[in-house]
Amino acid sequence: MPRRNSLGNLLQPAALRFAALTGLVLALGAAALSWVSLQHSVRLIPTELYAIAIAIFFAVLGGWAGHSLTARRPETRVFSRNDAAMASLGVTVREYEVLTHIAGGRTNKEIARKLGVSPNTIKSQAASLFGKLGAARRIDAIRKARALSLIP
Amino acid sequence: MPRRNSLGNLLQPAALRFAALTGLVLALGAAALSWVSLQHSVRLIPTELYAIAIAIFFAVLGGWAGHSLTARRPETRVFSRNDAAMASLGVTVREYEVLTHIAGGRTNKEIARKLGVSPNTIKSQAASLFGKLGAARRIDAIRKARALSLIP
DNA sequence: CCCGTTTTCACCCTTTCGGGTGATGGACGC
DNA sequence: GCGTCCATCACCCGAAAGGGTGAAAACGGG
Repeated sequence: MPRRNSLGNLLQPAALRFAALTGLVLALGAAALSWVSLQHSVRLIPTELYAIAIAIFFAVLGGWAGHSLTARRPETRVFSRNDAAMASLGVTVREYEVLTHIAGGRTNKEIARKLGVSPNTIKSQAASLFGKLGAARRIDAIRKARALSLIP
Repeated sequence: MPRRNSLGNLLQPAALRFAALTGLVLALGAAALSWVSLQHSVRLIPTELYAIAIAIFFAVLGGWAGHSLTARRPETRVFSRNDAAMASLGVTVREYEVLTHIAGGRTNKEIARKLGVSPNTIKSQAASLFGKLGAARRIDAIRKARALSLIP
């Protein structure tokens, strides 16, 4: 899975666009300031140049930071399990384990082998799970569990 | 699907607002600085504190801008069917119809009644669909179809 | 009109699923 | 200790699903 680091973020189109825009705006602002200074016969003193340089630098830095912290790539979408719904339904840990395997498309026999128990056990736990979810078939169980954010 | 390019981003309301606000703030800040410098020949605040204040202000401003420009709103998640994958797999229209009903959690008998055909027909079409998807069970078919963006 | 594809349906069979009931052992709290 | 919950397993039975084969219509393009 390709993870993006800071350097990668810096080179992203959005970051480049932002940097270009910031630079353009600040250049325009500086030009406006120069124009104003010339109109009023006032010299730009070094302190102002200093302040402008600091402003530009930290504006760019802040912009990059805001982008890096906020930009969310689609593939890094994390799923947060709805433990509250699980608790209110009374779904046990073992039943949830069975649920994940059911959602994974495995048969009861496969789940039984994977968990090292009898297929009859899986059947019992699946039946109990279906009752708690109000599902008649395993596809219903998957759909309802997804609707409740029990599984991705 | 509306694709965003660089120009489109630059012309977005958020970007325009940011550009205008940045320019305005910079101009005002510069004006205030000039005014203060001219009014008091004596510096009221130490230069370092002054620079730090500017740095903080513009860092925050830049951070807000970066956030605004790149934050992904909980956007309208529209599903676009992958017709190319459907065509390459040779999935027929009828098979796709059966697929949607399978994904809807319906049994073959229910699908048959809904489509007004024999359950045997649904079985045949489902079997053909499974072959094309490389799925052994209907849950596998749903998973692979979702992976191929054939269904939401 | 002919040929290929699609759609439709039937019959066989095995596997999987789901419902129901009952039973045992362990953990936990009162 | 006792009741409760959980996990485990077994059996029976019917329904659903899936695999395989075959074949009759319908449909569309060359």
